[in-house]
Amino acid sequence: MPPSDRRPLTLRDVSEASGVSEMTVSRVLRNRGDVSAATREKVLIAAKQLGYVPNKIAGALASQRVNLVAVIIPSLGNLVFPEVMTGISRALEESELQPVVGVTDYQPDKEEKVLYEMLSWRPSGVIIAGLEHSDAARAMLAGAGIPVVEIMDTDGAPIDAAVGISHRRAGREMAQAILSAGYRRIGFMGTKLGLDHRARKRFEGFTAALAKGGVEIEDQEFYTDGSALAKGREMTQAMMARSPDLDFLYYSNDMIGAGGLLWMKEQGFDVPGTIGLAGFNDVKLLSGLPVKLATMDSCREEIGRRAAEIILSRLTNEAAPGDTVELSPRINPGDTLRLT
Amino acid sequence: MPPSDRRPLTLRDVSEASGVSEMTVSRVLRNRGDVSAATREKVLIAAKQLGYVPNKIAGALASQRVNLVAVIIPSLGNLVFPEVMTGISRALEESELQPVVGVTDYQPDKEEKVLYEMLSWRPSGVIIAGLEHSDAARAMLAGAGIPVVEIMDTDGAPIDAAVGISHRRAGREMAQAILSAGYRRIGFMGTKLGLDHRARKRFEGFTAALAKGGVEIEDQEFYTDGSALAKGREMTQAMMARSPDLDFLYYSNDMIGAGGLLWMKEQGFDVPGTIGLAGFNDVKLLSGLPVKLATMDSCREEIGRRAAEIILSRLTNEAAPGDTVELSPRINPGDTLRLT
DNA sequence: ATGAAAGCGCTAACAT
DNA sequence: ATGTTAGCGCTTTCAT
Repeated sequence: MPPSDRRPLTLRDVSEASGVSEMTVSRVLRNRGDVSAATREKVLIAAKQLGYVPNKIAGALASQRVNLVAVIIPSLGNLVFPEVMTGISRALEESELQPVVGVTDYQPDKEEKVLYEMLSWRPSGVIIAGLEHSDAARAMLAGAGIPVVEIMDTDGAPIDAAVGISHRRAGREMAQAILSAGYRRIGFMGTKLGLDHRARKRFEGFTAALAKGGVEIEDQEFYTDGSALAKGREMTQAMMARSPDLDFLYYSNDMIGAGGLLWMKEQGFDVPGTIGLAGFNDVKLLSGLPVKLATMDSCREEIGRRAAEIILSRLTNEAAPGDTVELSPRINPGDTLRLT
Repeated sequence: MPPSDRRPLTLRDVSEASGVSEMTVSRVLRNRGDVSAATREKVLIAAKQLGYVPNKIAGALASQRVNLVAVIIPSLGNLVFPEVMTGISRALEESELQPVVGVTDYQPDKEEKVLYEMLSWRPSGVIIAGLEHSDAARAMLAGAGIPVVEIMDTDGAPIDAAVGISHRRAGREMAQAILSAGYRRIGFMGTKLGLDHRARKRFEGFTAALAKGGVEIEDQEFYTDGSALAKGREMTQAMMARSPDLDFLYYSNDMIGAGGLLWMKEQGFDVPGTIGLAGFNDVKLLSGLPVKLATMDSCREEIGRRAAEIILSRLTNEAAPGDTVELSPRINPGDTLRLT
């Protein structure tokens, strides 16, 4: 290994070291065009022993192609988004494309900023969580001239394509399952619904379906931050103190549901006999709990995979834009929802 | 909004629309150099209403600066790395720099590939988990001519700088705490130690300290995949069936420890009276459990923050390279370790 | 199968 | 305060 110069190596260095033109070196390094086995060998050896690392900045500028897919999500601490990422990565693995993540913390202004940053790298496509964006963000996405897939949610009109589930329907179906299991006095706990549009839509679907069954939510409580498991405990305890007659608790996510469930079991409640519980997401993490919480699969990995596949197909074929893929989440009754 | 052309907008478009030279447009958009308020205004208006998004590819090539920090970590599903990311993001927030994540899945060959990919974008710095890398990876890092901070671990020689904790010491200190609390018949459960070097080092420190106290591990079990909580349950149950005399269980992470703890409580074990438990990481997620597992803080967010700060200072001052920052994790006895 | 020339969209450096 | 010129390190295109 030569003493590391300050200047990074260029194609020219490899060209000189191997006695082959820059152009041919470039061809070898990208496996494009015909190159004789002999020169190929020479170049590869020279590149390797110089420790040459191509400059994608220059390559991208020259070729006008950037093999990056911008993935814009609200959070990484959430368990659900890492799984979406897994789906995306798997789908992209075989291709040239690479995902790059940006995080918005559920804040529209941050989403706008992150989107702007990412678009300025001229990615080949965008996968972005949710259907709700600021006007500026929508304009950027619409004007970027690249495939855009909005994920997680299908309740609304996508800019280009969408893959997700209907959260309104998810809430509705859970309400129906609860009603037909005979529960009637229902409490709800969840995150503050302001910025989490999907949680809000579930709640709307839930209350609408209850209303159709002549039932109203008896008690509800919202939280903003803190450990979800702990919040679930606290809120559940408070709610049961306030409204001891409740016979079902619907949580906007599995973590707070699990917190509530643990508290219930400790207190000796008869679950799901006298009171039932349900969450949302079907997070694998919790599969080690003594009792399994009723929940609904949010199809996270499949959403990621399908979204990436749409990007890929848009980039090769001229697959028609405008398609929405709505996946169907299943209720998983676990041990906390009476069966009918 | 004009009909979206296929061709993305360039500085030239803004220049023409505003009647100002490209160079001045560039200055306005970057807030550099002196520009009169009047022209500034003109440019900003033109740019906004065209919907111009700068091309960072071109900018980076021209300026030879890329305001990206490559962050290379083993996994995102782990809870610990998202927290490291939080620390990094916070520290970088005020600066021009932006983190970009690459994931290795704990595989050296994938690490090498990801590193190569990231370096080919010529980032301003690298933050990479662990001190163990393939020769090729080490060579790339050493030769990249940019600040490199290896994080999480300080048991070894860094390429450039390092921020982390000594996992050997962590294991040792936990062993000492366990011994001085009077426990003697100790079982260990953890991930297969092959590729998780930090877990291995904790184990080594742990057994070494036990040996110094004349104690040997009585039983041990390793797992590879699956839900950690569930694995913790299963392994604990199996181990207690096999070795009912154990009076302490040390887990290589909090999640399997929590699984074990839940099982123990269900079975009615007297924890920490007849048997103690401890994990590692101090993950906040678990703070809603009925009983708090003894654990040790792995200083994740601070590690991220300090690493990012080192990159920043290297980029401005010529802060001396070669420094290792060793943080001191504290034992948090929770409710599952007798106090002395 | 290989090479030469032109230029991708910006910014550094130097005018003015 | 603003403009002009010359590249950044590659790849495209066209020769040979």
